[in-house]
Amino acid sequence: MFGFNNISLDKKSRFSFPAKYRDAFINSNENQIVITKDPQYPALKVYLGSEWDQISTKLSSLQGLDPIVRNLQWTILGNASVCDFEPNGRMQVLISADLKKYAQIEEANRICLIGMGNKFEIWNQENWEQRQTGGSLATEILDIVLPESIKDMSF
Amino acid sequence: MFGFNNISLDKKSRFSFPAKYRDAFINSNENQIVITKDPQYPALKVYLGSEWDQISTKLSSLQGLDPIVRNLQWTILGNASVCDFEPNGRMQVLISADLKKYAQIEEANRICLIGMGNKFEIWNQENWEQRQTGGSLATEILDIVLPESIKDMSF
DNA sequence: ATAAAAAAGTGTTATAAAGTGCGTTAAAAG
DNA sequence: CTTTTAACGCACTTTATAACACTTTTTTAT
Repeated sequence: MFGFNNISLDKKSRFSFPAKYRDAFINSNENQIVITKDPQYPALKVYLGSEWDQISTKLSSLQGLDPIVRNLQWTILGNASVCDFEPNGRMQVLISADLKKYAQIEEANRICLIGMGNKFEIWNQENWEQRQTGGSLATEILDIVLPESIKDMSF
Repeated sequence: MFGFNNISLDKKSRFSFPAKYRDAFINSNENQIVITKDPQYPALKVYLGSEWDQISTKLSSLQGLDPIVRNLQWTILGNASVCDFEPNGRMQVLISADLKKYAQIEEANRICLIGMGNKFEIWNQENWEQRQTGGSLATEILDIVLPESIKDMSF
C-alpha cells in the first residue's frame, strides 16, 4: 500500500482510506487499525492490526528501566489508538484530539496520508511539504542513540 | 490496552477506566487491579491482577540484600493497593491519598491514564507533558545499574 | 467506653459531550 | 453518460462526569 493521498477529515475528525487500498485490506484480513505518534517527527503512524501486535509485543517486553526504551514505549505504546476497521465498509477511522495536536492538524480538515507499504503516515500538509522540499522542522528529534535491544526493530 | 486518556477524578478520588478497554478486561477475566508506585518517576503503575501476581512473586523472591533490589521491593511491593474491579460494571478504582501524593495529583481532579499494553501508568498532567516534551523532572532517578537478577524483568 | 460528629468510601442518577452509523450530495473516474 | 468514490450532514447511541444520597469507618469529646 503505497503513495500520497490528500484527504479530508469530517467534523468529528474521521477520515476514510482511499478505495484503492480496499483489496489489500481485504486480503490481509485486517479488522483493526492502530494510529500512534511517530517518535521522530510531528506525524502519525498507522499500522495494520497484525503488524501492531508484533511491534507492541516486542516493545513492551523490553527493559523499561532504560530511559530511552521507556521513552519509546511512552511515545508509541502510550499514544496508540486502536480502531475497529471494516475493509468491506467505509474504512473509516477517528483521529483523537491528542494525536491531532501532536501532528499539528488541530485546525485543518485536510491531512496527507502516505502509504509506506505495510504502514501509513499521516502528516499536516505544510509539514509534509517542508519535509519533502528539504526544510527541517523545529520539533525534530535526531541523533537518538539506540540501545542494543531495539537496534533491530523498525517502527 | 493502549493509548492516552485524560480523565477526571471525582471528589472521592475515584476514576473509571475508559469504556474502550472493557472488552479487554472481560477477555482477560480480571477482577482485581493493583496500583502502586513507579520506581523511577513521580507516577503510578496499574497492573491487572494476573500480571501483578507474576511480578510480585518474582520480585519478592529476589535477594533483598542488594540495595537496588531492596529499593524496588519497597517501592513496588510496599506501596501496592489491591482493588476489587468489575469489568462488567463501572470499572471504577480509588486512588489512595499516599499514592496521589507520590504522583503529585493531590490537588488536581484530572489525571493522565496511559495504556502501555498489559499495564497502565497514571500521571499528573503537567508532569506528563513536561516528560513528553523533553523536560526532566526533579524526582527522576536515572542511570540505575541493574543487578543481573532483574535485567530481564519489565515492570 | 460510648455517643456524636466527621470523614471516607460506595452506589445511583441525570445531562452534556463525544463517537458512531448511515443516507445524500458532490466530485471524480472510467 | 454511467459508475465509483469522497465529502458532508444529520440522527442516534454511547460515554464521561458531576451531583446527590446513603453506608461504613474513624475521630473526637464527654
